[in-house]
Amino acid sequence: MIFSKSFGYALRGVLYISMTGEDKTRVQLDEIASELAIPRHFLGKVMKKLVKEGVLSSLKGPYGGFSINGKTMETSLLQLVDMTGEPEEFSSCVLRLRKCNSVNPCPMHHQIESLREQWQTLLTSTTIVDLVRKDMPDFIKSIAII
Amino acid sequence: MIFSKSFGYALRGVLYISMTGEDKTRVQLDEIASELAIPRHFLGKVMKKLVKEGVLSSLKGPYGGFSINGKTMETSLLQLVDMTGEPEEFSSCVLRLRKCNSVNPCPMHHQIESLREQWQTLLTSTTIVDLVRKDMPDFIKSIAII
DNA sequence: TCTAAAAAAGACTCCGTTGTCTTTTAAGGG
DNA sequence: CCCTTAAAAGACAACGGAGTCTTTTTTAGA
Repeated sequence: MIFSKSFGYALRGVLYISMTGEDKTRVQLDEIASELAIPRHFLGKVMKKLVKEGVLSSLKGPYGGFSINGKTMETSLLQLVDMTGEPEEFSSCVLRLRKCNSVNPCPMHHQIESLREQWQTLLTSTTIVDLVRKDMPDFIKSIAII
Repeated sequence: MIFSKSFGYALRGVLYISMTGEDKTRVQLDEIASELAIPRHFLGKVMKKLVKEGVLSSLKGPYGGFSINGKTMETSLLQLVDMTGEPEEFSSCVLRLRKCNSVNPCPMHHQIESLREQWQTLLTSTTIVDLVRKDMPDFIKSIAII
């Protein structure tokens, strides 16, 4: 697997809040966890991280919950990857060959670099707002369980 | 990281044997592990697996060790991935969106599919012999420590 | 100010990968 | 046949991501 489970939870959680919480005031952890079939307490940890990083807002107490803020929609998938996982060492050779670099490349180096750059570009240029397009009314189903 | 450590050890081990064991009879675990700075016992487990899968041969006892065989050079990187890791679930959406597929795609689905196919093609079409090309005399350095 | 609600925080368990260690098996040479 | 060598095999420990549980903190409303 390329992405961690935490990343998947974070992405689906943010999308759920973005798509359902627009007119409602806030979306609560219980609702998100049960709708998306994600372990409640673990999702709590992931969401807490996103709030700390500033890409979501939250409020404690009655009528509390999670809500989007000014940064949410502009958050890129790469940012989400960074927030939910270990600091990727995107510098070393993915084949794990020690001294492989552009000066002393392994035979696959350039092909792999090309793929990696395409991948990186895609993750950097795609933000939450790109995934919440209103021209895809069925997309909400994709993030839910069924 | 995309590949496991075990995969990196397996690849570097096979390459080391392929490049140094050509005229020598066999290459021993001790030599491989120390030259490549890989934990000896763990490398032993990885190599044993490769022998079991038939992509390497081995002989016990004095003057024993590991050697390439008829299948070694034609082994693809994808095979090595399969032999050293968990059976990748390459069917589901890498973004971990549940109901994302070609019929009900997420907004990134087609771009991601394209990248995944390129990646899969590269791993399938690249075999050990492609990495042991004699036109890259410095490549042996890439798999070693320094 | 008191109570209930909901996120925040932290300790703990579980599991798979990684890594270590010891014992067993097989092969070669005297 | 015995001894040495080196892989095979299996038990065990360390570590990190994933998941659970309990306690604390903050907020709204009566």
